[in-house]
Amino acid sequence: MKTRDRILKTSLLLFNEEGEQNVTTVDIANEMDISPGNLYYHFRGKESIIDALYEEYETVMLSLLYQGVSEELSVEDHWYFIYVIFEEIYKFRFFFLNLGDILQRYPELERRFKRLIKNKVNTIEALSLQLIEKEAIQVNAQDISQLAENISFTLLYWFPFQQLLHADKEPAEIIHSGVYHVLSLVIPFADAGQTDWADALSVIYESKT
Amino acid sequence: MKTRDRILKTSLLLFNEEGEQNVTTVDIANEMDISPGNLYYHFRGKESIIDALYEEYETVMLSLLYQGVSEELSVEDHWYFIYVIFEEIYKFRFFFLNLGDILQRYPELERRFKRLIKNKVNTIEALSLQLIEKEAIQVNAQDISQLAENISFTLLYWFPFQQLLHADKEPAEIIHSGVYHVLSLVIPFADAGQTDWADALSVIYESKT
DNA sequence: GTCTATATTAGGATAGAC
DNA sequence: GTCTATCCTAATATAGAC
Repeated sequence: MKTRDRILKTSLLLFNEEGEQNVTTVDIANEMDISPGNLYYHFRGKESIIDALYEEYETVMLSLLYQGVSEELSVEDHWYFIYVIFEEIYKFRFFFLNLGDILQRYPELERRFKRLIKNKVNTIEALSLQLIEKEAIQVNAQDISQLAENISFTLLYWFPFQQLLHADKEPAEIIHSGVYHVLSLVIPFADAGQTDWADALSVIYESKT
Repeated sequence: MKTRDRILKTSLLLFNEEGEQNVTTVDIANEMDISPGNLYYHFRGKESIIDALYEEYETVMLSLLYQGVSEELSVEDHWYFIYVIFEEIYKFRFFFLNLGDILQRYPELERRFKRLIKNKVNTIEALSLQLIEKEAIQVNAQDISQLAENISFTLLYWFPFQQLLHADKEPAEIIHSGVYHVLSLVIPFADAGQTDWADALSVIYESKT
């Protein structure tokens, strides 16, 4: 494994574990048993490392979002989609655990992060339209953008919230409860005629909690 | 106005405006046209200022929460209560805009902040029970704690989220949409027999948006 | 590519005069 | 109570040898 990649891997590990602002370039170098000078040979500095990590995150997330709208998804697939999104966010959770701080310190990253969120909102709107076509839910045009925003809200802050209130919970359990929470946002719009799937899923998810 | 109070007032202003981590003790002193030395005569340091501000916030919030459970509230009063909570959070929004960062840097504050959130969750549970007694909503014991947690989730992260996505919005509009969002969390539990109040409020709130 | 040694800076904090 | 001057520390970043 190339040193450059080891730096990225170690940085991600430490950022997620200790919080980005508690990890210095020297910490990263120490953890890898290389000198700080060596680290600066590979990256211009900490910001440059964070940029590269964000690049990774954005690439994977964009491809996930693209898959979401391009393929024809079943109702169950929609929930699986939310599940996968949560998992990806978890891998790069340091961004989300200190979002306000990080975006304020790296304005270029803020621009890209906001754009990606808007992309998420749009994708979720498109997926909701799919559910409407399948007559699984009933939402007017006005509510649909609000629903998409609320789901994005949950995706953004679910991990920070759970870390704050339930620091002991297992990651899998947190992700699970996150999906369930998203589900609870959609259920009120479940078509009166066929709430079966919503009920069924609700039972499944509650049982695991 | 005493210098000590001016320091607190100026700090709160700058923290809310620029973000706590972007404001140094020297910035605060400059803004007030006093020397940094003078500031350190009144406070042991920045942490000490933040402690005092949190003390203010906690005192007001605890008294609000206490009022909520001690008085007999009408259904409309419940929404007004959420409104007032949001307004208080807005006054001290710097805590919430950088929550992860601030709590990590000041562990003593983290302890107290978590305790206050749990207090909030409990109060909201108690208020929900009031609504059940009034037969305005129907919730089983299992769901009620989850509902309370979801409302707390919204209270915590609504301002950061709105700042991220809609930096241009007026404070009043953000608070308003926050109350509406909380409303949308409760409506699914509205008693089938009497959804009038929910519908009515929903119309009122949507109209203002 | 990697090291050691060192420079730079910013923020937090204190001492002592007035 | 308030000021000026100064110190301390941690984190970032660079220079130059190997």
